[in-house]
Amino acid sequence: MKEIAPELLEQPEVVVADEKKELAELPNLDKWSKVVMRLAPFPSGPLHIGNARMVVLNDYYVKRYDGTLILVFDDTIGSAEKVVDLEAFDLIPESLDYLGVKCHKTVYKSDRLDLFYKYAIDLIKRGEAYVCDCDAGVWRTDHKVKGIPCVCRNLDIPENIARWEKMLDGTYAEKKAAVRLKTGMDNPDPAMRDHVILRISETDHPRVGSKYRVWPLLEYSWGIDDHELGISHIIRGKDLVKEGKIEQHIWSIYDWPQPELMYYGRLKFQDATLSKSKSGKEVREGTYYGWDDPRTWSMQSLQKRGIDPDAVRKVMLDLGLSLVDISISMKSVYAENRKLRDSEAPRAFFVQDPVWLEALDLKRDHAELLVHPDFPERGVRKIPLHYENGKLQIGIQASDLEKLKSGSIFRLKDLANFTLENKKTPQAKFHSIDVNEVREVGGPIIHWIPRDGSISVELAMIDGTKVMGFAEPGLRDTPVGTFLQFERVGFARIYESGEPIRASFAH
RNA sequence: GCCCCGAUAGUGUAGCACGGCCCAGCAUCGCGGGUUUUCGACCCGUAGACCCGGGUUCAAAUCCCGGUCGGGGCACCA
Repeated sequence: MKEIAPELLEQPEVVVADEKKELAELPNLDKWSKVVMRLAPFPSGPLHIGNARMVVLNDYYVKRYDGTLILVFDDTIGSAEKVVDLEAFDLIPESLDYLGVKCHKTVYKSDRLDLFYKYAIDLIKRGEAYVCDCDAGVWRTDHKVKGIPCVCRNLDIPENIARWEKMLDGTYAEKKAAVRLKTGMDNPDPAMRDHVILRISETDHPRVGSKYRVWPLLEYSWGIDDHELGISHIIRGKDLVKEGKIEQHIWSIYDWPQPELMYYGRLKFQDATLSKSKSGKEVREGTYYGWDDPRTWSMQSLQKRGIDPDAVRKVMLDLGLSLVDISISMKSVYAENRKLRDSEAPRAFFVQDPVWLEALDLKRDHAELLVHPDFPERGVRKIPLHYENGKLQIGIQASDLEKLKSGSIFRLKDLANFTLENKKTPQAKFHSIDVNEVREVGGPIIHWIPRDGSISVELAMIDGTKVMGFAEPGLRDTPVGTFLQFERVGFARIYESGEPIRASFAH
C-alpha cells in the first residue's frame, strides 16, 4: 500500500479554517501602497450602536492590512436639523476607546476651509463649476427636473470669479448664491444634475465661530479630502452612493487615483430606537440622566452596562458588507456578551422589592454558595443569618411568593427546603436540607436575601427606570466595575459603590 | 415622474465574478432531551430557505430575459 499509493496513507492536509470567519479582501489592494481609511462621524453626540457598523468595519480592515485610520470630524456647518455639538468632540473619541478603535490621526473639516476654497476657485477657472444665483426652488422645478441649464451655467469665467468673491465678501446674502459642479444637466439621473458644492451660511460654528461664511457640502469636501488625505478605501452606508459618484466626478477632473468605494445597507434594531437628535434633546432636558443612559444606546451606555466591546464587534463583523437593509436584534449582542463574559461573572442574590418571609426552625447561622457554579475553585460566598428571638426574616421576590401554594414545599437556593405555612403574612417552616427533597416533588428553587445584613441596590434598567432592592451582604466588598450575574434576574455591572450600590442591568 | 440598488430558513450570513463538489454550509432563535441547587452556562438531537415565471445548458442558488416585492437617491443636511 505504502508503495502503490502513499498519498492515501497520509493524513490529508486539511486547511484549518480560521476560527474567525474572514471578511472578503479589500479590492484593488495592489493599486495602493498602504491601506488608508477614515471614520467620518458627524459630531452631534457619542457613537451609538447603529454607528458601530461603520466604525468596526473600517477599523477591522485597517488592522487587517496594518493600515492607517484617520478620524475626520465631519463638522461642516450642517443645517437647522443637523447641528454640531461641541461635546461630541470628546464623546466620540470616548466611544472609540471603548470599542478598541485606535485612530492614527484626527482631522477637523472646519480647519480645512482654505483648502476647499482653493479648489473651488480652480474648479471655476477650469469651467467645471459655476456660481448660480437662481432661487433654489425655481432651479429645481425649471432646470433640474427638466434637465435644462440655467443662464448662470454659461456665464464666462471672470464673471464667475467675481460672483465667487461676492459670496465670500458678503455681497450675496444667505441662499442668494451657491457654487454648482457641472456634473451634467443632461444626466438621466436627476439626482446627479449640477449639484451644489458650496453655499453661504451665516451660522456661527462651534469651533471656528464666524470665520467663514461659505461652507462646502459633504460630497465636495470629501471629493477633495479623500484625495488630500490619501484615502485608499471607503466603507460607508449606501445612503451615500450619490455622493460617491460626485466624488468620482471630481477625482476624474483632476485625474487623481480613485479610492475604492464600498457601501453597506441600512441597519435597524428591532428592539432599540436609535435617534441621536432625540437622545441629545432628552439629555439636555434631563429626561435621560446622561449620555450613558441606556436609552441613548451609546457606546458609553453599553460600557456602563458591562457589554464587552468584542460582542459588539463580533456582531457587526458577522453582518459583513451586504447592501441589503437589515433588521437585527440586540439579543445577538447579548448572546455574544454572555459567551464572552458569563465565565468571569460572579453570582450574587438580588431581590427587587422583597416581601419578607419569616423562616422558622432553621438551625444554621450562615449559607455557603459558590461564587461561580462552573468554577468551584473560585471559592464560596457566605451569607450570615441573624435570628431575632429565634426568628429569621428572609426577603424573596413577590412574584415567587405568588406562585407558591400554602403547604407546598420550596427551596431557598443553597440553604434549605421549607414548607409555606402562611401566605398572607408569609411564614415558612423548615422542612429539610437535602436539595433532592424539593427536586423529587418538583418544587421551586428560589433566590433570597436575609433581612439583616443585606445591602440596598439600585438597578438601572434598560428602559431608563431604576428599581430598588437588596443584595446579599457580600456585594459590599465587590469592586466597582464588576460584571456579575444576579441569579435568576440577569447580568449587571456595578458602577458605583455606597448605599445603595448602583448597578446597571445588562441583559 | 426620473435614476440606482437589492432579494438564500423567524433573524443574520456563506456560496453567486470562474454553472456541477449545494437535494445549499454556519450562527442565532424555535422545539425535544440531558446536565446543573439560577429563568445563566454546558451537552446531544431536531425542524426550517435559494422571490416568481420563462430561457440557455447534460447540469442553474449561481448565466440571460421578464415580472413581483423591498430599499435608497432626486436638499444651498450629513
